[in-house]
Amino acid sequence: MIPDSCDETAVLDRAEASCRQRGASLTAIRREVLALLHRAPKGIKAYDLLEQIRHTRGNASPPTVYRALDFLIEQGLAHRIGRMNLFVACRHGKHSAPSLFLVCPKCNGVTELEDAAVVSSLYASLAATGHRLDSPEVEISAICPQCAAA
Amino acid sequence: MIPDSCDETAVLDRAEASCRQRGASLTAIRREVLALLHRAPKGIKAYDLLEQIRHTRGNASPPTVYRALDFLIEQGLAHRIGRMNLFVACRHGKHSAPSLFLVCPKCNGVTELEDAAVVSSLYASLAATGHRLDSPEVEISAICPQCAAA
DNA sequence: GGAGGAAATGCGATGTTATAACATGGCCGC
DNA sequence: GCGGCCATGTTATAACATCGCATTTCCTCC
Repeated sequence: MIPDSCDETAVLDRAEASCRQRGASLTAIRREVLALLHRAPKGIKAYDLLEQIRHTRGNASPPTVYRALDFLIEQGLAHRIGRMNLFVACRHGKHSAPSLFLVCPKCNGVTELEDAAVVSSLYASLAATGHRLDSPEVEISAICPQCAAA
Repeated sequence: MIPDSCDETAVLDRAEASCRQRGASLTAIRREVLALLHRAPKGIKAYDLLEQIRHTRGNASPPTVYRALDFLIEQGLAHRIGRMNLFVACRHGKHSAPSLFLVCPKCNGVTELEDAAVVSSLYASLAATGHRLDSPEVEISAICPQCAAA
């Protein structure tokens, strides 16, 4: 589980560039939080994140983490998984369409996928009732292959 | 929004019967909570529910409500909406297939629908990644027609 | 009817997640 | 320098959910 630091740096640098493009800045704190998210193999809880970030910033408090998370989500660099209060880094460079998040309730694993067929039938169904998709994130509770095997 | 008490009683009685069938019992507290859920036009929060139930049971505490909710959800009589910490009564007599929950983030309105096309394409997508749908509840954040108009 | 046991409830405390409110610090253009 | 702006620090608290244990209720078997 030791990250390839070269890859990580590259990812963070790309994130920084994309923020800058939008007039936002990926500050040190935000970058650290994003790095922690990327290192986590699964969804991670805000307070676990807090604990981890205290290793480098002893004075971090809940708002420190939540503000960084809000920023990252706003910038499309991270996602919030509502049901389980989990946060994950976005593994996609860019979202052309809404994503489906398969959240495993056993292990907190999050799989992000874009499936045009599902999304288009979803749109049709929504349109039929006059609704409009609000968030590009659709969350689905599904047992992952590993947990299903166990 | 004043409920038709005759309908309400009928709904509750049916719920009670279906519990009994499964060897569970819809006690007074659970019945009251279910009634409150049915009266609510939208998703309702646990602590709002608590406040309401204190009108008739002054001594109710958080566990009172959460226990009743857990029971109702277990029995398929209610659903939890994860993102917003909302609870809603299930308006369907019986679920033959997973339901989609359209949750409006503006007004907390919850629309429950069963759409075979979406569900089947969803299943196909899940199968492709080796996942298995865990919960019969798929939650989607979507602006409702009323809020979209406003 | 009474003993035993399972399920439900009462009750207080606690754990967990998230935000409010206000102060401070640093940067930049003027 | 000073005024505005964004980010951060700091303290407190709001909002959501569960634990643990005592007590009651209700059922069932004798």
